[in-house]
Amino acid sequence: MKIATFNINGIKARLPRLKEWLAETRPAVACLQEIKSVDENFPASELEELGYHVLVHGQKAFNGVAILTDGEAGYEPPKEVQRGLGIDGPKDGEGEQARYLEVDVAKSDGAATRIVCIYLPNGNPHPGPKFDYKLAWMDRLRARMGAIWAAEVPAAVLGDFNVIPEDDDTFSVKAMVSDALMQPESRAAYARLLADGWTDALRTLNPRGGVWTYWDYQAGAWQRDHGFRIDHVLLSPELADRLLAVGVDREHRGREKASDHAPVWATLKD
DNA sequence: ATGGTAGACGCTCTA
Repeated sequence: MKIATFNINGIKARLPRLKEWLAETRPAVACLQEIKSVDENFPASELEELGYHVLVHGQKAFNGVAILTDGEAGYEPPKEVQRGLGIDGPKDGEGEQARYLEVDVAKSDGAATRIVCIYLPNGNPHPGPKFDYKLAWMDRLRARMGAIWAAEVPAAVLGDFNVIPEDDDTFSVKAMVSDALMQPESRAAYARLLADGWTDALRTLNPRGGVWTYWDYQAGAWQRDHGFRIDHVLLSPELADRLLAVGVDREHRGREKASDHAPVWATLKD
């Protein structure tokens, strides 16, 4: 089973690239972030034409996540377990942002895999209320992941974590040192998830670092390969034991009208 | 000295 995460930075602007990627790489499960669309405007039928089932958790203009499952390969529609972590955004009265969607995925005759799609708050500027919100969100995430762990279901948490875990996960420590993505508190919160027992799939198979998943649109970052690793796939012990391969679909970042993120995938033994 | 680009939205915010 191939599972993948892709921050598409706007479904409206990215639909052609997304369809292309799905057709070319055919993940069984695709977690999307930054759809920047309300549920009603998400072009589900366009993806259903490709054989995918679609579950959307969106909001107006910003954020928003979605999970796709490959119906053509025999997977059932994502079965919703939970949407949202029950935490309000950083501005008074705005309510919760659409950043968390948890489902069960299975074939009709098979066991379920718990899939969690996250778009973790960016947290810039640091310090400030947005950074506080990021850390609070990470606390909530850890608590929820603890509950999933306790349920002993095979589980994967995939998405844009907005955390650069180690110094060799960025082209330049100096350029990023004051950024919320690599503050010690952000890293410590991410490290706690790993200390809890979750496996960072990409890091495990590329322990020397130097693998990027994001390149800024600005300052020629892609052309200079000025990237960093912020999109992660975390696996429960059972899925970590079944891990066969991981990768970044880097080439898709270089296409016309590309997202600023590249897709990240992991294949698991069936 | 605080750039540079992109997306959604609506005259600005987020990343």
